[in-house]
Amino acid sequence: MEATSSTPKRRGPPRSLREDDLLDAALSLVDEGGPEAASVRGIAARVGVAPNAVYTYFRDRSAVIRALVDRLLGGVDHDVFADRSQPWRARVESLALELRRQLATHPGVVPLVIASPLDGPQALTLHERLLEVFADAGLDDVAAARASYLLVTYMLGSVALDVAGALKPGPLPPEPARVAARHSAFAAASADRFPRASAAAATVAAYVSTEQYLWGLRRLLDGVDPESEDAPSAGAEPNGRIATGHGSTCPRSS
Amino acid sequence: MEATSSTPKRRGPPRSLREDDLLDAALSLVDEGGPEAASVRGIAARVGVAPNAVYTYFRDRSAVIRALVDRLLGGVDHDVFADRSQPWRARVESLALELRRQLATHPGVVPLVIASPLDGPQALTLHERLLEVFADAGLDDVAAARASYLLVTYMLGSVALDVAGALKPGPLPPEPARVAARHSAFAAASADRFPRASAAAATVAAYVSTEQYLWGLRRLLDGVDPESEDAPSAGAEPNGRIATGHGSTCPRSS
DNA sequence: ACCTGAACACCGTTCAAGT
DNA sequence: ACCTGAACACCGTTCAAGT
Repeated sequence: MEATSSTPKRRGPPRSLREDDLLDAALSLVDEGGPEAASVRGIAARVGVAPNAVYTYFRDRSAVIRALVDRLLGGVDHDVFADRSQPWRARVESLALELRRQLATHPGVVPLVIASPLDGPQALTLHERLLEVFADAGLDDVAAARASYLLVTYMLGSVALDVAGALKPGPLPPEPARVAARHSAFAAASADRFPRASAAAATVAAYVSTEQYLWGLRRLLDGVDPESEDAPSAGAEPNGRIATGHGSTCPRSS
Repeated sequence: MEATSSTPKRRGPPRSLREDDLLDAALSLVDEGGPEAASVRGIAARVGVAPNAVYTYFRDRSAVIRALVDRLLGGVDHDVFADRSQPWRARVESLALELRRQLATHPGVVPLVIASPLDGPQALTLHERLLEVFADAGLDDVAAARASYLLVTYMLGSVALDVAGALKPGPLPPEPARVAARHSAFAAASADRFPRASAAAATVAAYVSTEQYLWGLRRLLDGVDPESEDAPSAGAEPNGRIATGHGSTCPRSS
């Protein structure tokens, strides 16, 4: 939770008041009307200036979108994620849940995030910390880079698919409702032509999707974890050491 | 490879000639100018009709996009993917590579795919077969549904992130060029503020991204594989047959 | 069924001008 | 530096009308 949603928690270069006003307007427009709604003219109107006044602060519309996306990424809570005294898996899960929570609060932004270069300061800060976590987990540079890329792919892909389809309206209905909607959409599509898909829709509907999200995350971390097995782990002091790449890799099944 | 790119390989209900003309026009516009370029007016102009003639075939622009996306999904080659005599991992990898190839051929469509409900006949056909593969691998219904969702998330998330950012132009540069571009974009961003991220950009640049894609896929399948260990498998006949597929599961690292 | 002209309420962006 | 009016070339969509 943040104090005010318009001031997420920044550490980067100071952004002009006016600039933040424009981004606030853009975000509220996206929240109300989806990704397309953040038009230059709409933003200007909401702030009370002429459309072309926006170009004093941003080169073009895409620059507005990029700034909006990066500012939103600044809203994820690093408390657990950045705490190097915590076990690395807990840190990763914390990031995953925090990022998902933040994006689910603004579903209209998700398509913008996934189409963005993710090279803003906030995105780089997240990436940096994620690499740190995997280094602390004992992965070498290459393994950490790959694991990090894999994780980002998973987190953003999940949220994007979650949000896809029923994206039109405003806030985003509660999770059970979303699951039910998704279920009926798939189940409706001829159970005899697609028997497995229909059945899968039914079974998936039985699981709230946050649980599915964590399940996938854990399967993925199992594949990346250098410790692998159930082994009580023992050592695993952060940063410094082991790194030998992940010895025995075999995972446990579902 | 398909004979003509405009007739991917359909089995669904017959689509009118005119309808396919419109989708051909939409696809070529997207290929040339990105996702936004498939405008109703642009499509109509390319086909040589008045803008509102499009509404004879599609309810609105989003229906055009959905049809375009689903038709494109029909272009993935099922030869290995659907061959139940093949080991299941090979079938999954075949799908993953085929889907990626198909989407990389039309990068502008990727954002449209990821924002789509994926409930068209071609999407459901893919989903259906994917569930079949996991059933053949010995997963029960719930596990197969989850694994399938996880896989779709990974495939689409990967391609989306791959394409994100440098999306503006036409075809999509060759892979080494893309990797290099991505590298310099990240490395440029202050190596002292983001040391790990910069270093990771350098290391990731050393790997072509198809390899990274397969690496992630295998880590993920490791997490899902019911066989897990080295155990030679034995029983576990699913649906039809053996299904024990591929036997030893332990991956090679990096 | 299929297409059209005309109109409506929108877009992003640029340019010359003002303070 | 910051904002404006006016204009340009676009959008999606609807309506009434034609064949």
